[in-house]
Amino acid sequence: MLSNSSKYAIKGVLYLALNSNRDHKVMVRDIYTVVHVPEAYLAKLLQELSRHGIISSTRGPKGGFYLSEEDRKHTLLEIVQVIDGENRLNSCVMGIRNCDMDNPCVLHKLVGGNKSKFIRVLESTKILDLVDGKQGIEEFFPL
Amino acid sequence: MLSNSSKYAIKGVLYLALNSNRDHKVMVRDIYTVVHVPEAYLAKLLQELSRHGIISSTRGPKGGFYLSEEDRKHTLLEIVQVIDGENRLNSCVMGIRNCDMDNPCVLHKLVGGNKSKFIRVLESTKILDLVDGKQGIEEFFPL
DNA sequence: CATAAAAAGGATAAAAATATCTTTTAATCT
DNA sequence: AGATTAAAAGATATTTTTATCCTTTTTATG
Ligand code: FES
Ligand code: FES
Repeated sequence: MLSNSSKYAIKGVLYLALNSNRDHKVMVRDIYTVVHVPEAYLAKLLQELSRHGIISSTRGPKGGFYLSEEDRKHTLLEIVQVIDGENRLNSCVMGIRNCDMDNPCVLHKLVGGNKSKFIRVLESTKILDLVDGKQGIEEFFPL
Repeated sequence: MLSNSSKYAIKGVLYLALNSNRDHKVMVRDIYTVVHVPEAYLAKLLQELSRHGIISSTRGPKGGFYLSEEDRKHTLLEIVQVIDGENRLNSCVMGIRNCDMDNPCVLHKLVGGNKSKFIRVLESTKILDLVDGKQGIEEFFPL
């Protein structure tokens, strides 16, 4: 449903939401030790998000990744769609041909409901909602 | 969440539920053309299910795969667990360490609910429930 | 008993996902 | 300007998942 890559990306963004802003950028090096995602791999994912304007980055000294106020308004779904592509979530749970959200199959009745809800959560949850009221990354979990 | 293999397996079993019984066994050859799963691959999956006692099979002429009355009482979850292993479904949605159903993380509140429900559906849906009232495989979908 | 049908099993191949390494580009700071 | 820093980009490697092929074993039937 969600690829590992998407999960990694969300973790990374979560870290950024809690530990960065325009005046305080962070390097991948700082992130990966906390969220336990392979450094180079996380870098790739964040670059991808940056390229799609979901997060921000600048190069060079004092550079790094960060979230602008605007960035924080992006939803989890946007992150997932950049990383996994549009199709992965939308396609039929059972991998049935000609069967999608608009044209649900019989099995859809069984399992599709949960999935639609799941997507709706991703769609309606902004990054800033995630960290609302949280002080630091520790409040989340051992990532 | 569900691997392709699991989906394939479910499709195959669904076919068996609708088209087989102790006195009418079917060959992989008959199944794969309908459910659109590669023949040899489907064979492997059904063999695996057979080995685990989820479905039945006999070799030789007039042999094939089939579902006994007992077989039909198995749940979708059992199929998935044979194919994907116990861990895939149970592990944390976000892939977070030390985080599972018993020890849910903060993100769990967000997305975990849907997943638990999904698992519960798989757990409570027996094969016979799936085909209850259905006449033939056509009623399901273009698999 | 011979034969053919069918699953079972083992080995291999291809593709996709995950991960790492290397080079290039841009920003900052002497 | 030159040195340094850090992301961006590109190339390569590894692992896992998916898929195929080929041989062996089992079993019903003529
Ligand atoms: S559209 Fe097929 S299961 Fe939902
Ligand atoms: S246990 Fe971590 S998200 Fe559910």
